[in-house]
Amino acid sequence: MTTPGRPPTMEDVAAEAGVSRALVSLVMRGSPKVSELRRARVLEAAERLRYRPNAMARSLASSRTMTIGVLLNDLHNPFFADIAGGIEALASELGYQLLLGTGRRHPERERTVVTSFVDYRVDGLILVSPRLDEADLAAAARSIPTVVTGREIDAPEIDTLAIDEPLGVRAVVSYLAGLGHTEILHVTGGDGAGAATRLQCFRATMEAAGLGPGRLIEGDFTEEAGVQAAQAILTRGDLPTAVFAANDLTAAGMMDTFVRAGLRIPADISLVGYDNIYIAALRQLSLTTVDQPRAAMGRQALELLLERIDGRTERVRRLLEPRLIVRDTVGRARSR
Amino acid sequence: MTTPGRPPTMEDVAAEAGVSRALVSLVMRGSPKVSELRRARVLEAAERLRYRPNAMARSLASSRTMTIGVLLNDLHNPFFADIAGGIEALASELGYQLLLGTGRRHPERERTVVTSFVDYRVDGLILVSPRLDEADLAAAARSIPTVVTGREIDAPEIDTLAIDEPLGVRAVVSYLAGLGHTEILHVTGGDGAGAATRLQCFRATMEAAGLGPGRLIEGDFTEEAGVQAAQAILTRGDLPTAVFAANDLTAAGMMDTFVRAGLRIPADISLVGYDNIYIAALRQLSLTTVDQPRAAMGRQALELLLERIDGRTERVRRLLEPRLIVRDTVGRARSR
DNA sequence: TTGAAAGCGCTAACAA
DNA sequence: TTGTTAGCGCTTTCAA
Repeated sequence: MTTPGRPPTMEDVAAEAGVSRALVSLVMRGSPKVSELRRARVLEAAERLRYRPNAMARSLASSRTMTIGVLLNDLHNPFFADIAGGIEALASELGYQLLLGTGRRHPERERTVVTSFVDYRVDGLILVSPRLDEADLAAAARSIPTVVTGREIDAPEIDTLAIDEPLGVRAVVSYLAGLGHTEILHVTGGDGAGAATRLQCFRATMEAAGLGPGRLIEGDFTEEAGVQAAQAILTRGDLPTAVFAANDLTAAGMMDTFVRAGLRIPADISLVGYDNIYIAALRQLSLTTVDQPRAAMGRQALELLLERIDGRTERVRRLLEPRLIVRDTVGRARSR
Repeated sequence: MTTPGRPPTMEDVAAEAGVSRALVSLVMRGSPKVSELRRARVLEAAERLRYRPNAMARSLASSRTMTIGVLLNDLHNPFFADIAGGIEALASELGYQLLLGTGRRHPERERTVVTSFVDYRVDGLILVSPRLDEADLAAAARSIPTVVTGREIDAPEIDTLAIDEPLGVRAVVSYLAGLGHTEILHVTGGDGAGAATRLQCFRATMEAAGLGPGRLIEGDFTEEAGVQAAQAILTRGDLPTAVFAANDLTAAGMMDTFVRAGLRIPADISLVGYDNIYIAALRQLSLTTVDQPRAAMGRQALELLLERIDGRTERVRRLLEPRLIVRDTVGRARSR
């Protein structure tokens, strides 16, 4: 008999249908080796009792959770939200659940989040631009299939999915150089691993183009960082001809600040962002930037992960191609 | 003995520490009634084996999952991402996990997501602007504590948290009316429940202000809807003096389209958004809009939910105050 | 303060 | 095709 108040169990359904619990289990999992008669009877009983299988119990018994842990920096940044959206879209198609956590760029906090994912025995881990060190990442990956995006990792048990950073940065610098820019300033993304790569590429490309090391201002991928960087530039009074911001958010903050200060873009200063989040396309910003296929990144990260879950052991490192999106914030270098 | 490959269980720790499994359980849950000697011994053993409790097993045995199911429309919309961010911040503070799903505005899809949350026996449900009908919502709420945001629900087992819609809309309309606007067009949010309320308030306020029913164009809360609405207005050639868009995204799309068509804002047409997402503050848009405290909404939704989980049974319906944020997209009505 | 034992609701051999 | 029987790893009485 079913006790009202307590949700019905498989046992209740079995009793109601007059069959064994195991048979109900088979039916619930859509096994083909159940007679139509019984299947119908079980389904009816389940319907009658409004039975729903308990995913926890199922997971415990089968040691599969159909759940993926996703670690993001923060949800407010549309860049990460878009990646999460891409993951979510495919996950829901395939019946996977998403356990979501944010690291807020603190390695310790990330460790906590990953640990709790591990506690939940998620089937896999997608770590988006994690700040954790390689040792921690490798440790996690040894117990659970793991894909890292936005950063390259050496550990053989970790798949990585990243943008071809040199390609994107080179596109920016050579585009700027082609328009006569020689004094190019880069506002960095700070201490994040992705930022480091971008910075390094910037330096290398500048040198290769014979433009010297380039000027730098430290940032942290936020709009606020852009505001501060722009203020610093204005205060210093020594304007570069072009600015390459670590991302669109930062570029937006800079543009805002420059415009408030009376500068015209691109007449007085050229500006390039990175990411191509949707605000970049707004006419009011019309920001020249580098497109990163974010939803595709999310989707492919999950694809790689599922391959791992299915048993692949060779490491995969996928590189996605960024594209320069030319809009209206870059002009010819002003003459000095 | 611990089998390498399999993660250690409580049993392994008990053996390693020379105590019973139940005692290990007590220690892991921080029970005070364990002698310091044993506690230390257990903790050491756990450390040695790198033991981590299995959350699934714990949930199954205790029938608490420490997990909250969060249903959003979609992650790409920063409005929802911000709410999710607010929820996540508090959840992580309190040791709760977030199971995340998106409904993409399809009731059937929402039902699927909610069902899978129920399958996981999450401790609570936060449904952000759900499209599901009240019967489905009430059904879910009967088995799991539920908070709905962005929409008012009658069911007594559901707490709701919403913006004081009439207040926000009234602020917009009376502000516009005060500047001499009489032909005000509203671009709606379509079939969403939130949109319906906003629309209804718009109509009521317009009538109350003696401005007639107001003109309407149907939208769906997207930027694209704004583009299309603006194009429709331009094609028709009959410009209202002011447009009140259902949200900032839509307003951004409209502004973009108007500007591309050579209109000046607010000289030729005034524009008001809703939400105050961060793009509204950018100088290049500087959109007059209505601020909705999104992160606070997320946070409070979780607070209400936790009260329910702790046993509160009286219904709570909280109303948050929106604020008109005056920027630069509204001017005096142009003379005809 | 500690331990023994009975579940939590399900899956997964294996037998029938 | 169906049922039986062990678990999955933990919590929770209840005794000791």
